[in-house]
Amino acid sequence: MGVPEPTIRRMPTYLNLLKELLEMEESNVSAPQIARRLNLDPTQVVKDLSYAGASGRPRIGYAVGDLLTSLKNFMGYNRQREAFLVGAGSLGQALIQYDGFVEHSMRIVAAFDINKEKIGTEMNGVPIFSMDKYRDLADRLHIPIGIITTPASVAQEIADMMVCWGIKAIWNFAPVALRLPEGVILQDTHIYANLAVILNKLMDVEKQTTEIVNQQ
Amino acid sequence: MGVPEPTIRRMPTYLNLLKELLEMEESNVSAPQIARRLNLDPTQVVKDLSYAGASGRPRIGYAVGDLLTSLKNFMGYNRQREAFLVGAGSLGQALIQYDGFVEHSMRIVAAFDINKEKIGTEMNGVPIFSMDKYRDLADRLHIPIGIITTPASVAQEIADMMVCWGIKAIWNFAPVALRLPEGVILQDTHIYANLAVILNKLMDVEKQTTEIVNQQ
DNA sequence: CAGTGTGAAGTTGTTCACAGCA
DNA sequence: TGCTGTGAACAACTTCACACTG
Repeated sequence: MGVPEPTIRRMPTYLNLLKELLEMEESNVSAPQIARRLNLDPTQVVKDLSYAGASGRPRIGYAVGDLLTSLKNFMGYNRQREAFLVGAGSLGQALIQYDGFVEHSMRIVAAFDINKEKIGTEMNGVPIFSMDKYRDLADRLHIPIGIITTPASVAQEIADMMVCWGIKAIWNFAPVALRLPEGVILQDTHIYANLAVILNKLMDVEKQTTEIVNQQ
Repeated sequence: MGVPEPTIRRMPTYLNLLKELLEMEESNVSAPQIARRLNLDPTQVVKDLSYAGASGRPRIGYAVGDLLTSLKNFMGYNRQREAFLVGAGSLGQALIQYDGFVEHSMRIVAAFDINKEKIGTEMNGVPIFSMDKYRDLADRLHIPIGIITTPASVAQEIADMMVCWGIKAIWNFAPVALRLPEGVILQDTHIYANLAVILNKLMDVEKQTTEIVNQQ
């Protein structure tokens, strides 16, 4: 018990690959094959799959179909979760357009914004409401996931509201550290963190090349 | 030497907080204060700041202005990097609109797409070109960063092109594992990975609550 | 053999403990 | 006493080594 978070993070990439293999009507796949395709360590793959309760046959590998259902099952993809999104700016709209969420077991059922021009419209089948409607819908629908794509300045306020109306998990894209009561799940997706890693690696290689130049 | 990647990932949040403190004209800040604001461990903060070459005074903390310049310096924020973006769909547009990148030392100078309606237009000051223009501009501008926000099906092809025309680092948002020659920096931002963590945690709490119910 | 499966070793990052300081 | 700064203990994750299987 106690699956490592990195294992969980790799699951969607396994699922994507397996769907592809299923379409190509491959019947079996081995961990080393998966590893090569995804740039992972082969035993890492074996461990991940066994966490998910999959089992394969030596010399042959895993049956693609069985493996796919094992992983879907493990990830709870048989039951779809619903989400509210607050902040229908450019990032919010991008997420609303993302059809892949449905395949990955989440559906955005409503969006909220303060922009009067957007309120009352629909995007990709998702209605956009004014913030006042939030309470109303929250009371009725018991949506478990709240997605925050507002400016940083109002993110905490929105998070407090979400908590107040019973959200179980918050997926936060605003670049702030939200303060939440214990028990509420928080997942931050801070785009700048990824950018920072790139910039840092770029600096590293530049430093190395200048060192080589200096040595000569 | 050898700064942990998680430290690098936390840097932008420190920078954001410090900018805020500077605006509020706070002169000093201590690691425990920062830790409380950002939900981090205090000694973690001390270690991170010392990696960045900052130094503070016992009982008082760090001078906000000095700390900010130390971190900016450490992250190479004195020199801005330029980027190409390929795939001006909804996510691509969202990134083009993100003004925060400039503050975090990256500027998108051009976007590319195959949609004829978008080609020739501008978004947020960023011109959108047809793919044929890529080589032309790449040859002239020596842009170090390539951002991929295309559908998964064409991401590898675009990545190959980018490598061919001399990109140093690729920031990939498409849900595929790109295959790149050694030496090219790759940073994946896979949104589904974050979603997977949320769904998994949601399942956990649900399992726990049903267990409690069953015990009664 | 070329795979699965698993315990042990190694690596990386976090948290603790405490010395030094004002 | 409340902070910085750092070495040591700890925890988490990955990689290695190897027994096992068809």
